[in-house]
Amino acid sequence: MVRQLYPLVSADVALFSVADDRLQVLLVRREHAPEAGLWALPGALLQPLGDADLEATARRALREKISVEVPYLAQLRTFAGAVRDPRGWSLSVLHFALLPRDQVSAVVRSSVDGIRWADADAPGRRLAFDHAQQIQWARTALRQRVQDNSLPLHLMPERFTLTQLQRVCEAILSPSAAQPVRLDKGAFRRRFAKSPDIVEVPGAFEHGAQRPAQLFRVAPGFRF
Amino acid sequence: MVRQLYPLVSADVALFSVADDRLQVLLVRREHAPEAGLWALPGALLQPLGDADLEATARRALREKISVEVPYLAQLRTFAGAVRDPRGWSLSVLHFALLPRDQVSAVVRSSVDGIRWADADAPGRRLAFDHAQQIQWARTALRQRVQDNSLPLHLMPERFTLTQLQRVCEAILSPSAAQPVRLDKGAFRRRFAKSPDIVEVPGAFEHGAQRPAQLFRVAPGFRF
DNA sequence: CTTGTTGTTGGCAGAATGTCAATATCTTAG
DNA sequence: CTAAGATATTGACATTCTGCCAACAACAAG
Repeated sequence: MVRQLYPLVSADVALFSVADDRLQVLLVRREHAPEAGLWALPGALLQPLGDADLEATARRALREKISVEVPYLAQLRTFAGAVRDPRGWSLSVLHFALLPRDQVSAVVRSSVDGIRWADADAPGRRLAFDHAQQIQWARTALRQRVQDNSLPLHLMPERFTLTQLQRVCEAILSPSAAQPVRLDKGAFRRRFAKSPDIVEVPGAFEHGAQRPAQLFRVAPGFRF
Repeated sequence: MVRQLYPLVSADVALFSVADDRLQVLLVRREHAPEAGLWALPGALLQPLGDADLEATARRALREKISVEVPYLAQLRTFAGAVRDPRGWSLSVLHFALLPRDQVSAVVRSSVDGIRWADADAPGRRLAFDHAQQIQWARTALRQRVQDNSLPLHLMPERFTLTQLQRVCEAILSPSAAQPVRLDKGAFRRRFAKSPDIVEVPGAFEHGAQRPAQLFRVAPGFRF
């Protein structure tokens, strides 16, 4: 068992987005053994000859599996051990990525088959490897980092209203779709009013069956 | 170059402690090539046949290099790439560990040679590989997590005064020894007064050239 | 024109925090 | 024995942050 001399190294990506006020994570169906047929996070084996670093591996995974380039990608944690992959000692560096709402449909459209968005808090039956645990970990990290106020901005389309932003934050903070967290309008607006990360688009409003809502966008120079 | 087919996998540990109100990190001198003679973080190559997971590898590194068992050890971030090690593609999982003050001397005593405590903000000349960057990363993470209030407790001896705890927090928050951060006594005590993580030891006082100070210890059931 | 719906703004109480000072109690110098 | 020095401990404000609630504004639909 020569492979045991070197661990299997891969990069997995938990790609999140928000649709219908629900936090969702992208899953792909495994085509090859092991765990063929099961749903899993998109990932790729490290190719030392081609990948400059692990972020390159993660981005390659997204390109190969779902043909998408994400604006936000960060390393989260490394899962490793002797028993998490039937092939032997394996090491997987979990990344998490955020996709703006308006780019979700593009991904879904390109999905012939074997790609689906799953509820981030109830991804489904049994997932491949320890990916259910990885999703849970990414989910928790995401919830903690909402406090930064800047992270949810990566999930917004180019223009958005404050209420839409609030819905996204609520979706992230909610422990499950059945127990939605409701934030206070006043407090929420107060926080973002002082934030230099967003600016209002003068004269642009979202219209509906109510008073028009001011549109905002991320401030120029915001770190994407 | 067969090694390029599999990356070199290792676990490094940034072991922190506080002595004389200075945050310090432990370095070991490399004995073998590459980078022989340079100071580096203690680390060990992954042994898939012996290590159950990466934390085991990290703990083994501490055992082998400095014969110490730490109460607090957490994974921090993975550094990987083609150029950080002259041997080729390498991957190193950085952990950070905290050692209580009263156990520092034990480590130092056992140090025949090739082990030293360095100022965490100025570890010295040139360190091996990208370890200077790793220390900087661990340093930043440490500073951010002081807010948790529980993390600095891992650096305290079994009994300590509130002032000693405050000094440790200040040492962690200070950007450098030349620019010490000073916290307010009142506010600091107020925060920890409400904390369930520490309890006072009845009748135990630290004596000095002043009014005796109440001694505290971590609360029973505190997650170590 | 009325109603319904959501955006927008403001007030207020309580909690948390920053700042500063006053007092307490020991050791040590003389 | 007394005074000086040093640090511990406590308390009093002002300021800010936060949760909670309500009032008002501006549109669409009927």
